[in-house]
Amino acid sequence: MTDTSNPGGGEGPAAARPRNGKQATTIYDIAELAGVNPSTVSRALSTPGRVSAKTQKRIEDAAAELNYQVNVFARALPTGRTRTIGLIVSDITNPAFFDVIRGAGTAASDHDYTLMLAESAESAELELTAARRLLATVDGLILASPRLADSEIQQLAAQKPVVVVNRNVEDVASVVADTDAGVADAIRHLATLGHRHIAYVAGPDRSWMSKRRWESIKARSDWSGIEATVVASGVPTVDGGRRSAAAVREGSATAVFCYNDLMAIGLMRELQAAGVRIPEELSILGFDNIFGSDFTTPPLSTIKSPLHEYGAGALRYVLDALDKGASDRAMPSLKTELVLRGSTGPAPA
Amino acid sequence: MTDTSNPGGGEGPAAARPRNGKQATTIYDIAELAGVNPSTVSRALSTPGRVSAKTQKRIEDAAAELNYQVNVFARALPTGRTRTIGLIVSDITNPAFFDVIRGAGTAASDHDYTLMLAESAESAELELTAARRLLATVDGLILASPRLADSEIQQLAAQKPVVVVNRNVEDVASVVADTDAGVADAIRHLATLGHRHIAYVAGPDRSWMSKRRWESIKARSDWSGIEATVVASGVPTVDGGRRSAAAVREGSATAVFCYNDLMAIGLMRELQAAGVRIPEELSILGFDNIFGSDFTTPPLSTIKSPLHEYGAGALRYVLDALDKGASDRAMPSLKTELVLRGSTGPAPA
DNA sequence: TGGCAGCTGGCAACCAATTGCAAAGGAACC
DNA sequence: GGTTCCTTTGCAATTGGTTGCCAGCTGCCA
Repeated sequence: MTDTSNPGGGEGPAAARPRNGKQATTIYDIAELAGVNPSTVSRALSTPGRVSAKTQKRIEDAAAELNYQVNVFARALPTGRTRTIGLIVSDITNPAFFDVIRGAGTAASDHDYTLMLAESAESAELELTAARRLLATVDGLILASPRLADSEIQQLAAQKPVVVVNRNVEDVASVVADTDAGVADAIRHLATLGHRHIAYVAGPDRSWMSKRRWESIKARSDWSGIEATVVASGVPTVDGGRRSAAAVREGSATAVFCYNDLMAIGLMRELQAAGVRIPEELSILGFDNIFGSDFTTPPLSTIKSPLHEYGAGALRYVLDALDKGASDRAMPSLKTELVLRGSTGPAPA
Repeated sequence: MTDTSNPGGGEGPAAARPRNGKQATTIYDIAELAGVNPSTVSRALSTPGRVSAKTQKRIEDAAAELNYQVNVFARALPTGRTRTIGLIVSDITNPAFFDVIRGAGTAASDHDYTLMLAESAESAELELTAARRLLATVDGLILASPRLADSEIQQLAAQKPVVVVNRNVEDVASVVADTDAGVADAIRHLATLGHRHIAYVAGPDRSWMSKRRWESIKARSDWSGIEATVVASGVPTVDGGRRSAAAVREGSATAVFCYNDLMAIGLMRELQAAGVRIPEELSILGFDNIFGSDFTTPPLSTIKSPLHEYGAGALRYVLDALDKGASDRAMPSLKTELVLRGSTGPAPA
């Protein structure tokens, strides 16, 4: 006896009403109780000022008495609006997204919107499915570090407002922090400590951000007269960092930047397991300043991103695009910052 | 010029159609192209076998040609179904939920459902708002470690299928692992190491799970002739663990269980900062085996929960309740397991 | 007191599907 | 070839709001 077959006779679809058997109240019930037309109820409830104060009050009282809740589907059908914004993160297990989510979440409820979260488990295919499904039911979409192709993102952005976080896609709004500020401080710091050769363990080849970080490192190193090389690249996880250990040891760098903290932690632990002392023999730096990056021994030095602002800024941008129609709002300029902890030290003699 | 005022004349609500200006295709367009009635299109697309193979093909071809996408709102309006399940976690920054989310997510896509995620940032008020909003648009709801009152949860469960993870609420389905298995192993292990007095740092007073864990510890300690006491309780975060350090030092226990890994990590770090050697002077154990619990020095010994199965089991349960109407499916029995790492050692002499 | 403008509220069409009922079509059987 | 029965399809009502248009009412001013 499934819900869909519902042989129970002419009482309409059972699934549409609450389990308790009572009909959900509609604006028609309110209209009857208040002695007005349903259209007036609709206006009273969604277009403030359109009806007289007296009628407004009568309708609000009736609505309260009947414990009315709008049917979001019925409202969305003609308007297409749901007061809901979607956020897709590429990997829910990456703590870097915590603050992005929190930032977007609080910004959403500040504006009486609801945030819908989805994750793609690092799979471009899953991400596309999730994005398409979400886009059908939300007013706008935020993609945090998406794995999708540029063209796919552009296609999504052609339908509803889309903002990309931590990546640049032509003709699509994006929120990206200025990596240069933090990197400059870090390189200056390393130079002071006597490092003359640094390495970069890159993220995924397709990662725009990984490339961006390398460019920044390279430029600043050149400027400081330090030699910089990419020694490896891999998946942006603890395990990916572990697997880069061999390549790091083969090189002659005395300090290593990793694409993110996850990789830095993996690298550090793998090297320590092999007897390498951090930071005496090698300095290690990550990016993002994620949860757990201070759990390690030594705690990780890292370049912090304003992750909370990523989320909040992206959400506000989507809302603006929704209101103004145009998406010409300037993104706030976001700065990265060096966080010095124990994984960096003087270059070995 | 907002969308809602839309003075642009008689072309209908602009927001309802895609930005590119073309109407979204409907079953009416398909009906026209295929030369059949819209109702036949509806049946072909959602009730397999209801129309002849020939017509089916014709309709599918037409749908493909027009690049048809169902309008989820229009479908949900008469049916009340969205093929969507909601999952609310009390704290997205708690890595314990990673696997719950992943488990529910994969189980959902296995059944062609979409998972909608929301978080309540440890606030009961936000949680209630999120739950109500979500419940309006999903077919069923999973609450992971909810902060809501029992009565509020029961109220939600009266409307649509609801499953609670990591908590027991009367008349509401719940997924809870048997903590006893892991605790028994842990206490036996501690007894072997010579510990005669253990302490428990509890979670929030309102946490059902914290109470459950303590009962288990107490029962097993009694059985092994070990003295067990609750020395503190607090918020289930790293910081909460830190703040319990003083109470722990005042006691005479040689081994401490913490309500979860987060607290255990906080406690350990605070004690280490004060010069206490772990595990030489004190053994520490957590619960959950979260991401990062092996980053610490020493890595944390903990009692692992089958978090992935929590999520998957809860989701399957909701789906079953949706199909069968009744919710008499037996929950799988889930076992906890001791994970020994470096934070436990022989009792000091 | 008459004319005009501005508010209010009602009517009805519309959004895009689903589904009960009934008619039409086809196959099988006598 | 006619009847019966089952399958396939069409018709139209329904889901619950939103909104353009219009009519009636009120108030203001002359």
